[in-house]
Order: sequence, then structure tokens, then C-alpha cells
Amino acid sequence: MSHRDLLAWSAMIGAYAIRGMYGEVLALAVRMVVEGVLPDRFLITRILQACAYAEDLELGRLLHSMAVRRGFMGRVKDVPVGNSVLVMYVKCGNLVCARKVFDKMVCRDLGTWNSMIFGYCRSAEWEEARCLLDAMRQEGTEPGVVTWNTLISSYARSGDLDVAMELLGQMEESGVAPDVVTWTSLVSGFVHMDRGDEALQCFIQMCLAGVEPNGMSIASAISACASLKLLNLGRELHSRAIKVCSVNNVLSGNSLVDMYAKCGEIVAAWRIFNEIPDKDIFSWNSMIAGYAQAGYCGKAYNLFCKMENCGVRRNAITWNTMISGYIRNGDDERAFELFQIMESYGVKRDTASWNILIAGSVHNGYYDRALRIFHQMRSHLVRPDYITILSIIPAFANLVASWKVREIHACIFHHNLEMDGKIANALINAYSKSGDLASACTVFDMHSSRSVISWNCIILAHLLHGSPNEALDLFCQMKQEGVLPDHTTLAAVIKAYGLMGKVSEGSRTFLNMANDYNITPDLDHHAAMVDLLGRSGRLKEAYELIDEMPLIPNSTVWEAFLTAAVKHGNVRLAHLAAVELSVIEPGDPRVQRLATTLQDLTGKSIDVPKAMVHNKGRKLDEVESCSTEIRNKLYVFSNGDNVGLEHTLAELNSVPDFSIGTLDVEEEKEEVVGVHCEKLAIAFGLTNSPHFKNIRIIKNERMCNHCHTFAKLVSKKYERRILIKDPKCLHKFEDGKCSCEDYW
DNA sequence: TTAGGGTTAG
Repeated sequence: MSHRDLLAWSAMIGAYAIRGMYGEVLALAVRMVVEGVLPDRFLITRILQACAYAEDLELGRLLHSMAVRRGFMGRVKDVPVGNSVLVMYVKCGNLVCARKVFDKMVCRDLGTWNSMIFGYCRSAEWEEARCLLDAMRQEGTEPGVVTWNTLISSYARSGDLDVAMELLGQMEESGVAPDVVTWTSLVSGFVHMDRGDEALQCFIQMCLAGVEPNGMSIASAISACASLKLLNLGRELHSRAIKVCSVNNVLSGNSLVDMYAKCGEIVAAWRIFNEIPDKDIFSWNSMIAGYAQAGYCGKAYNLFCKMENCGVRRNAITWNTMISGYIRNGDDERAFELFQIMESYGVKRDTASWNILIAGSVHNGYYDRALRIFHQMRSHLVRPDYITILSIIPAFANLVASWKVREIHACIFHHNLEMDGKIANALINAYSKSGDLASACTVFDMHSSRSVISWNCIILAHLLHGSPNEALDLFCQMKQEGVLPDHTTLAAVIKAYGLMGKVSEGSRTFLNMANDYNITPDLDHHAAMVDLLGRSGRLKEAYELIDEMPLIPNSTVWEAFLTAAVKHGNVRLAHLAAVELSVIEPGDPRVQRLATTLQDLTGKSIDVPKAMVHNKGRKLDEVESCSTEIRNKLYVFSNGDNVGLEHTLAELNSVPDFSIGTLDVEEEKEEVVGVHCEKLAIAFGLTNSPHFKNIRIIKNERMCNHCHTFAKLVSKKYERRILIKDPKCLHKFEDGKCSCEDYW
């Protein structure tokens, strides 16, 4: 074995290593050893580096023991060898061995500490990483810019940006100036957590600190503009990217495509896309997403087909993007088709693929289908994640799904998923809408970081359940905890005062909100005020408020007024409101029915345009129906159904005291349409669930006075709690009373 | 001779 032999091997291996061809490096190294040539301390670090990149733990171990045997691991000049062994173990994910090497090293340099800290950060062993930071200082090695960047970037990537920012402060305090890497880590961390404005603040801070942004930092800032849809700032950054010569760079190009597409500038996005010389998977996926989101599914699909011919393999994101594009544009069939075939094209479906189908179904109102897909997903042993849960919860926000909300709640714990503010709020909503106020309160009480949205959810839940007193108590608590109310909170507060008949308190809130909270009254606040005045019979004041309001009243405002006029038997004002509503919502069946009745009563005609479909896609001639669930089975009833309940109904109808409300203008009489469906559902519930306290019913039309009285009487006589959700109100009948206090 | 940063879908 001559000295020249080793030199020759070193030169060859070095040449491959420089080009990043680590597979070849390892192959050569094996041949070299087989031919009896052993690496010196310089060559062994090269090969170890290749092991680290290729994550070849087996070969790495051999080299480690060789280094020990040959005495490369004990002296000061051997620190680089020790470091490369350490890094090899870290990159191969074997932290235990890495730590053993670290502990045995007699001398360590800054790189040693940094590598070990990097290892712990990468496996999220934060405590160990922080211990080492303290330990290195104690041993007289001050953390350098790389040490700080390792910690800051790891925390930023894990989403813990508060800690990352705290470390930035410590870094500056210790006299180490943040560099472009530090800032870029923070910018991209904020972007990933959907905190675009803070990302941009970091970028600006970097520029103010005199650190020149490079292509990477500009790309991150551009993606912040994309999520915030800041086209002008995005354009400015575009020209900055041109100045630092990184516009044709794939990275900047990709983020520009995304930014222009998200800002609706699809032509600009296409232009940039075309100019990227070496398009990668990000470029194609971003452009496909751009077209799909703009509604051009055909163009998106053309690119989807073309990319593989251009040498770029489609990945799960490509397929998911296309599937999501189809489902968002209403072509569910194509979406499901792609979902079915993707695996035959060698691309494995992931959680996101399932989530897209679930979220799309919920979004398009197909709750049952969303639920079926969710169960299918679980039977395929695909673990639901945070997004799955967030997407599926709204599908359960109704009265006949209360047990499903509990099931999904358990699922969160079972899969050890994060219970953050968004999920907690969605659960509060779902529990409340499924009729379980107590559980909504439990989720709220257990949830530690409550935002204004959480408070709004729980306040609205109490309003829905007819507990305005508690809603107002919560509002006080919220203020005591220093949370500032927003638009929604104040509209809820006015509504709560309305429910309690406290006109002056409600009016005061309305009149002072601009002063007290710097919030200008919007349509919802006006509607709440009309409701408040209308409930206490101050119809004239309510009308004056509408007449003088600075905004154009919408259907919510007129609905509130109409309800008040009807409840107080004022035919003239009811007529007036119906005329206004018929202009705003020409297809609303309730308005149409009202118009006919009012016409009969007043002799005046209302010109109601006869649109066939109204805004929620429901047909005018859709039959009035309701559903109830008993032992996981759903039963649907329509008006006049003959379901063999005559005997029960006859018994129920014999309940004495049927006093009917005031102005009976909105209901279709049972003589005309047959027995109302909610009566059938109540009778069915009574006979088929004798052991359950609650009967839960969802109805697609408002309850009439007659059935409302009926439900009250039944709840008292049979000691049941009857919950009926109609499009306007949740009625909770108990002991002969309803939570809506007979005003809905 | 070792250590740190980026862009796409739900």
C-alpha cells in the first residue's frame, strides 16, 4: 500500500463529493477499503459526510470504529473527525450514539456544540437543546450566529414563534447580530403559521437593520404577500428580486407564480411561470393551483397532463390540487374520479386527499357524504389530522347529530390531536347547535387561550338556547379578562338585551358603541336594534330606525321588522315589510305565502317576483319537512304523511287548552296540507323512544303558532324536552314553556 | 473538516 494510492483515491472521492454525488463516494470508499487502502483522517471525514447525506448508518458505524481504532478521535487536531462522526449519527437520526460520541470527545469546538444542538432541535427535544446552550456557555464557548440560527429556525419551523422571537432577543443581547439566515427563518416561520403580517414585519426589520435580503428571504416575503393578497407589495418585491438577480431562480419564480395567482393576476402568474428555466414540482403545482382556483380547471388539467412530458413527476400535492380544483368548481364527479385513480398512477393518497373530499362536501352542503368519506377514511386506516377534524365538525352542527359531536370530540383525544382555538371554537358551535349547551360550556371552560372569537361563540350559544342573562354575564367576564369585543360581540349583546326586554340598556350599547369600542354600527347591529324595539312593541321607533339608518337595510333588518309586525298583529307594517323583503329576496317561500295572506287581509296586492330558486338553492315547491333521529337512524316526515300515528295524534290532540297566537298569517292550515310534519315527528318520538328525555327535530320551515303551542303542551304533559330547530330559531320546549319565549 | 435559511394542496 503506497502513499500515492491513498492520494489517488482521495482525489477521486473528493471530485465526487464536491459535486454532491454521495452514492458514488460511498461506492468508491468501499472499493478502496476492499483493496486494502485505509483512509486518513482527512478522507475519513469526507466519507462520513457522504454517509450523513445518504443516511447510511451501517457504513457510518464501520467508519466510526475505524476512526477509533486508527486513533483519529482523541487529540485536539482530531476535532473535525469527531464532528463528522457526530453529524453522521445526527443526520441518520441516531441521537443516542451522537450523544455518546459528544460526551466522549476530549476537545470540542463551536461546530461540535452546534451539531449536537441541531440534532436535539431536529427531534424537537427542546429541553436537551436548551441545556446544551447553557452548558456550552459554562464551558466557555459562546454561542455563535449558527448556534442561534439553529435554535431560532427550529423553533420557527415547529410553529413556536414566540420562543423563536424570544431567542432573537437573547441573541441580540449577547452581541451576536442576526444575519439573513436568522431573519429568513423567522419570515418563513410566520408565513407557515398563517401570520403574514408578522412575517412582513420581520422582513422590514431585517432591511432596517441593514441586512441585505437575498433570493431566499425575498421568496419568503413574497409568499407572505400571497397569503395576505398584497399585490402592490408583491410587485415591489418582484422588482427587488430582479435587482438581486434572483427572478429567474426557481425559488423566487415559484413564489411569484403563487403570489400573482392568489392575487387574481393569473396572466402575470402564467408569464412568470413561462420564464422559469428549470421548472420544478413547485412551479407546476403552483401554476395548476392558480388556474384551478381561478376557475380554469381545463387549463389546470392541461398542465397536469403536460408536466410529466416535461420530466417532472406528479406528486400527491399535484393530484390533491387538481381534485380540490374540481370539487371547488362544482365538478364533484371529476374530483372523485381522480381520487379513485391516483394510486394506479403510483401516487399514494394522503390525509390531505381525504380532507379535500371532506371539506369540499361540507362546503357544498353534502354533510352526509362528508360523514361517509370520513368513515371510509378511517376504515382505510388513514389517521385523521387537525384539518380533518376542523373540516368535519361543521357537518355535525345540527340537532340530530349530538352524539356525533361527542364522537369527534373523543376522536381528538384518541389521536392525540392538538386542541387549539380553532378546533375548540368549532366544537363550541357544534355542541351548541346540536342542542348540548352544557358541553359547549365545558369546552369553553377547559380552553385556556380564549380569543374574542371563543367568547363570541359561547355568548351566541347562550342566545341560541334562550339564556340572554348568562350571555350578558359572559360579556362582563370577557371585558374583565381584558378581551376587546368586536362587531359580532356587540350585535349579540344588543340581541341579549332585546330578549330580556331591556330596551334602554340595549339602546345605550348601540348608541355608545362607536365611542366605547370604536366600532361603527353595521347592518347586524341595526337588525338587533329593530328586533329589540320590535319585541317590546315599539314598532314606530323600529320603523324610524330603519328609515334613518345610514346603510341600505338588508333582509335581516326587514325580517326582524316583519316578525315584530306579525307578532304584534300590525297588518299594515307587516305588509310594508313583506313588500321590501319581496324585492330583496324574491324567491323566499315565506314571503310568497305571507304576500298571499296579507293580500287577503288588506285587499292590497304585493308584486312578488316569482323566482323558482332562492339563494340557498332550495326550490320553491320543496315540501315542508323535518327530520329526527332515534338510535342512530334518521326519520324524515313531510306535511300530511300518513305514517300510522293517528291513534297517538288523536290522544295528543285531546290535550286541553289550544290557544292560538295573534296574527296567524304565515302558516298553512292543517286542513289544507294535512298534519304538520313536526307534529308527526313529535308523535313518532314519543312512541318510539319512551326512555329518552330529549326529542330532537330539525325543520326546513319556520314553526307555526299552532304546532308551537302543541309542543309546549306535550312537553309538560309527557315530561319530555323537545328541541326543534327551524331556519330562524332553536326552540327548547320544557315544562310547558319554550326558550324562545313565544317570539321567533 | 464539521453546524444554520426557501417556494405548492386540504
